[in-house]
Amino acid sequence: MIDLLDRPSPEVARLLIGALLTFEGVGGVVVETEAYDPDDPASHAFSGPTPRNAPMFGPVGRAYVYRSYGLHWCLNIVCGPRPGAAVLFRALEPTLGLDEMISRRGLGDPRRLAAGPGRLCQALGITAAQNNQSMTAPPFRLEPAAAPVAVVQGPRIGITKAVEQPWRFGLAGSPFLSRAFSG
DNA sequence: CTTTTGATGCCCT
DNA sequence: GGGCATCAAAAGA
Repeated sequence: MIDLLDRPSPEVARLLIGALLTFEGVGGVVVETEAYDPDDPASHAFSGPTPRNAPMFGPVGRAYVYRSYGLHWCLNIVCGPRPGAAVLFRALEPTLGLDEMISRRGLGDPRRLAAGPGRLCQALGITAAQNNQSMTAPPFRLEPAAAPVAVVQGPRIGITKAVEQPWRFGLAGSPFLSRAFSG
């Protein structure tokens, strides 16, 4: 697993599509990710280490959890091979712990349970308490896709810099994406 | 259906 | 003080 993560973030982001991600037994199949790179103006790591982004400069496989817009949590996994790279988990296809996710999110539509980074964290119960924790050991579970999957690619969402980098990846045709891919 | 708006915390310059 | 790697609800068409 670690060797799979110890690569440039766009490569890791692509490889994580179709993987299984759970926290305390709740989660599902990764259907949407985004890559962030140290040389990437859209990345929190672009201006070097700070108290907030410190996990991004630590060991590969740790979680980087940050608060978004004052309300939501967003979950990244730190990857390599250079410090300051990470992949943002943007959407899951819910498969394990459905009841838990439904009660946390307050709705039943499985397509909206974990479609979006903030929703995903709410469904799994991810908060700042998980920041800098290892995602390759319990209570996390992260297993690569058993078989190759069809991956689509496009521009990242919600950013204003480096918009042209096509570093958003998705499971082709998945109904559980936060937004459809154009191409 | 699409677009707009308000909620809201905190990091960083 | 500016600016967000967002989301749900409201308003428009």
